[in-house]
Amino acid sequence: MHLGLPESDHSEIRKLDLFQGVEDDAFRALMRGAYVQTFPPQIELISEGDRSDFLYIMVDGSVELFAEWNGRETVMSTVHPVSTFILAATIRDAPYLMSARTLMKSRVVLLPSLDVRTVFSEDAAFARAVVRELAQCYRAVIKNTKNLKLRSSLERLANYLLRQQIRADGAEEFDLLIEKRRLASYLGMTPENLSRAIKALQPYGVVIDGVRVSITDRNDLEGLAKPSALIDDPSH
Amino acid sequence: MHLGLPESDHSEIRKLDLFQGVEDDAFRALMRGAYVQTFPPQIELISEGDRSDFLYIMVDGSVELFAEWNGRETVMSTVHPVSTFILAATIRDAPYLMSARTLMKSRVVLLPSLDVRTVFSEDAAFARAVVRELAQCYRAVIKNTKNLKLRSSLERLANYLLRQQIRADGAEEFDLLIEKRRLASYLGMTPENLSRAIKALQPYGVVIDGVRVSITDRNDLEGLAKPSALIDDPSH
DNA sequence: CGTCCTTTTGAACATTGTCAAACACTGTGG
DNA sequence: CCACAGTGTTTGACAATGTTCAAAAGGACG
Repeated sequence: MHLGLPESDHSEIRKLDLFQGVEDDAFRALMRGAYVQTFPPQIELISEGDRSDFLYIMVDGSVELFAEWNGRETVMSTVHPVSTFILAATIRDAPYLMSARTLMKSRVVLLPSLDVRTVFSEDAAFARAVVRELAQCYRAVIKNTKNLKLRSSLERLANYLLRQQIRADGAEEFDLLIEKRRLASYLGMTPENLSRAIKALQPYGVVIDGVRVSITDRNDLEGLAKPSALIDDPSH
Repeated sequence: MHLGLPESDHSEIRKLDLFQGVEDDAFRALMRGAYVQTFPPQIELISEGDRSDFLYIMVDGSVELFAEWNGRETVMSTVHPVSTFILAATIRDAPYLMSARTLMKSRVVLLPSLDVRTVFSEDAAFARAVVRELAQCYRAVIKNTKNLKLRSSLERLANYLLRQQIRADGAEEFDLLIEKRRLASYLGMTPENLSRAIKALQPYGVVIDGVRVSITDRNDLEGLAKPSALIDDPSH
């Protein structure tokens, strides 16, 4: 018999923007139908085209969202804890547009889409939270499109590194959180091209050794990257 | 004194997905604060970075959404009647990520963002309609990203033409609804490249003379374009 | 008819991708 | 501990794709 999600998992999930202001009853109703599962690396959790049976919440590990066409594949984004993914498909009861695979051992909460849609139509606070979340996601994708269409691959890499540095609290040295070939795909280039782009950033004070990134002069790199709040600022 | 929107404009707007299921009172409240304006061509209605004071509804004409960075500019999408634009910025009370300019003489309804947010937080049906709309927009942008990252410019053009043909009810001949240089920018290429891509489609039975498109053998073109529901189907 | 803008064409150039091979890293099993 | 396989990364030579620049051709409009 299915007993829902262990209480121990509630607290971090409850903190998600998506559940702010939601009635305790509604939240508990969602959690009752939820599953937790731990997956090994390289497991394809969902495939594009599938019906959206669950809303996913990353609790631990990391997951890559990717898309395929005509034998080609591209990384759309990487999901880190704690956050949800494929909310839009769940809400619209539409097929997934992206596939998802675990990159490492990962713990994931699965909320049956039916439950999500029920709570969505009964709890106004949840509906509003979903709106804010979706608006955020929408804006993130728009920024990504601007990044792709307005910048060269070298500029995209430069800005990516600057964003990662902020994520690392501005440290001069930090680690890449993603394999280089996946980063290349995310940035819309080949691994070979990324490898050369990394070298091309050396004159701007960037050294990358394995996963270790060092940015000696942020100003110099910013001169090339020209970061913009309307593309690179995740909160804006 | 401001008297709100003429009743004559209500009916088409009322039909928008965004207002389905919304209480009549709430809808009228929105319309009371609304303005209608007619703009000549080439007017920049909003600029990226501006605060989102209004939600816009295209009633007549057409508007181009575009973005700029570092002196470059790219067309993000073209808005045709009757539909809303920049909903996400309005809801999040965040700066616009895109600019908008009229392409022809256009009639536009402006809903003060404050009113939209008020009705959004008071009318649950509106909140849910906003969710569906945003989820739709989100999925459209994801499809666009897949299109950009997974396809060459020739493939993007081929699929664009197939989509336009469907929009024209499958007619063998139809007109482009957008200037070629804007189409080029929308497809992420230069006008010169588009011009050559059009020629490159001749062996696949495509002839474009001015705005007139003729597709003699759809199957042949589909062989190259390989359209996919998960990229090209607007409803999916 | 002349002006302005878009579109097309050609040639040179830049960027990015492909292919093949070498290299580096990781973990396994002898 | 080492040899080895498997995978990811880098490098070099080359090809394909896309851009830039300049100029000509075509259209729209006063």
